[in-house]
Amino acid sequence: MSVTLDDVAKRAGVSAKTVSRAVNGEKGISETTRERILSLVDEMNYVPHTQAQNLASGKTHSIALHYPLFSPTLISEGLEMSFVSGIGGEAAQANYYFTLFTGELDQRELTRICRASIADGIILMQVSMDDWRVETLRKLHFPFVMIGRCQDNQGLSFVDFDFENAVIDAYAHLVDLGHREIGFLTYPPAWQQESLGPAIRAYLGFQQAIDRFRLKPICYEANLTVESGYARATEAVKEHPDITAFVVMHNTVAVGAINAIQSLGRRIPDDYSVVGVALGKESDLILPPLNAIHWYGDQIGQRAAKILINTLTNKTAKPEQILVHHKIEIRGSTARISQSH
Amino acid sequence: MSVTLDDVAKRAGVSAKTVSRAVNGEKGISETTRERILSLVDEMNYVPHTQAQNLASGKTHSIALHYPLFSPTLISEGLEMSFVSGIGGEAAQANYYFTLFTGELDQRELTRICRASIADGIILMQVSMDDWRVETLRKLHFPFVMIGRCQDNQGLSFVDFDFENAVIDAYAHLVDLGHREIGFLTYPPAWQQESLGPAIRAYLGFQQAIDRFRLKPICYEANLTVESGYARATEAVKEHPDITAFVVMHNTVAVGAINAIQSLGRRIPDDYSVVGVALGKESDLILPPLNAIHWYGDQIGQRAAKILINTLTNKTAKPEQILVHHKIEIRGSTARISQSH
DNA sequence: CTGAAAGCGCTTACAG
DNA sequence: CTGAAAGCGCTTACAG
Repeated sequence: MSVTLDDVAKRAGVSAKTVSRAVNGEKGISETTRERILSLVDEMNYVPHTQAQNLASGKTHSIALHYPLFSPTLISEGLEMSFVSGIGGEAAQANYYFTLFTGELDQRELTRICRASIADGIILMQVSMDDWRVETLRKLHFPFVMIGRCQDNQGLSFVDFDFENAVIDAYAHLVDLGHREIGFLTYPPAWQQESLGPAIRAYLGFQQAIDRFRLKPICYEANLTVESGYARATEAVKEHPDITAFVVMHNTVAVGAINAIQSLGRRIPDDYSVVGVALGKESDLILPPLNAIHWYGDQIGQRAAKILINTLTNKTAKPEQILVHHKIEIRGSTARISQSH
Repeated sequence: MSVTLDDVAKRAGVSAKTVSRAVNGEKGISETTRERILSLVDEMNYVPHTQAQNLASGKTHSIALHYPLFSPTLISEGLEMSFVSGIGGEAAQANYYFTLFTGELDQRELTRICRASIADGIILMQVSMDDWRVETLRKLHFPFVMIGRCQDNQGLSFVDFDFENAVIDAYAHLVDLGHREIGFLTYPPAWQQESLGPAIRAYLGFQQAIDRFRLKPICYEANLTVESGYARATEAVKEHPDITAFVVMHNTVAVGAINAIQSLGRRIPDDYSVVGVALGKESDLILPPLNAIHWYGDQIGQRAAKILINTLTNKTAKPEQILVHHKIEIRGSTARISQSH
């Protein structure tokens, strides 16, 4: 039903291989033949059958992303499209297809994906410190790149946000302004239990900041909802009446905290300073606009895809490990403590 | 390098076809043979080669989504992951792969996708009233489902939000509360120019509401940024000092409007009532929480995928056209006009 | 219930 | 610069 390579070859009076050469831009064919064939290809509306190409060549020209979205204990919100679109854009530019797996996989299914020639390589998201997927892919010698990283990253490629230092920077900013009693609103307890990288590293950053600046450790784990942020912030203020600032790890939690502060009849930044860390694009919606350290999912996704595709193309490519730069953006949600207290 | 069907067949001492039957759960094979083969499959770690299956059977068992994200005139924000995850989840459940195209395609590329056997069907997003993709797919007899719809939808399947009636309902709610001078903050001018469904239908709803309730038409087109929403709302209040309420079509614009109102030292809902329409999940971040009509991208995506897969599986399936239900959720951002004026 | 043959539409590896 | 052969790993359509 569709036009095939052979159809074109017959019409052109050449062999299939010659048409193949013309279509794929291979060397070893005269310019005149190529042009003649290509115009015929155009005329006949020939499109190579991807599956057949893949089967014959043993490559899929496709990368996969595993972004487990339906794991309620791990992530309830904050699914960021920006990572997906960053990867998709980069894949398209490199002429790779992009297959998305959003379910929670088990080892069997992941193995199946690798063995079934669905993709040449895979990008992992929601990486935990000791992620079983990493071991599985390693054993299968299946190329992959992590967005995030685990405990032992030797020989692995990743792109990650530097949660640890971002948290420290947020604290430094507040300490500079004279704050000493700072509430830390971090990721859900479930994330810590599952050893998800962001939770572990954010907490490490918190501990370092406490040590370095000799602060009282005030830490609350919030689920990623406005309600939970509201509840935890309210608790924090009750249990530590001298708190003057918050460092918050998620946009919905930040909104809950803001809401809580305003419900108490207090103001930002006059009464409380607030700094967000690792906020995505949707944090634009937050009022008042927060001083925050953002991450840019599209850029992270793009780099991850680039590294993966490079690995696939270039056999001698070495592992790349990238911690993206971050810096705090100032928008007026923090104030010098002397102004208000 | 990988274990193949033939490898299993040899070990089992049967034909390839018999293994195929066992693996695919086909009829016409004795239970004992099947079990023997399946345990061998397990032992040998055999995984069928998807590409080969596809080539031989002429099906890809894969659906595609075209969600053009990089078209700056059409959409600058509001890329919703929820649609993607809804489709992805449904696809996975039906054992379909899910390939994502996020670039802007032209006719040539879309044709290529259909002809190249990358997917069995496609879901379109960002549908305009007169979308060239629809014509192209129709001609190719390539199965597709729209999220959104165009002018003439005869014989086509779609899942869409009822923008028109949602806007009317938002107006009705405000009129019920006594508001007569209502500002409409709608999608960017570019959307109107491109005939994007949401822009066209939202405007139709606005016009109907104006007619039905005999209101003064006050309409501003805002780009999908907080800044633009701020600017348009400020303008609206200046040019129509008697405005008491806003109907807003996008979350970032709503945030801009809220910001503008608060900057003027006015309050919601005491001084201004605000209603959002077609807000996605991320509107959780908006403070104060808005009375709004939401759409649920995951459900919409899920239904679209279900319809498409049904079309692929069931040749006699008829086109399905679904307008999702909507209702306004009350959260305190509107008030009776007599209270304040 | 089982199998041998042909073929899906390409590419690889080789020969000329 | 060009081509004939074999094969990628399955399934379809048929025969028994």
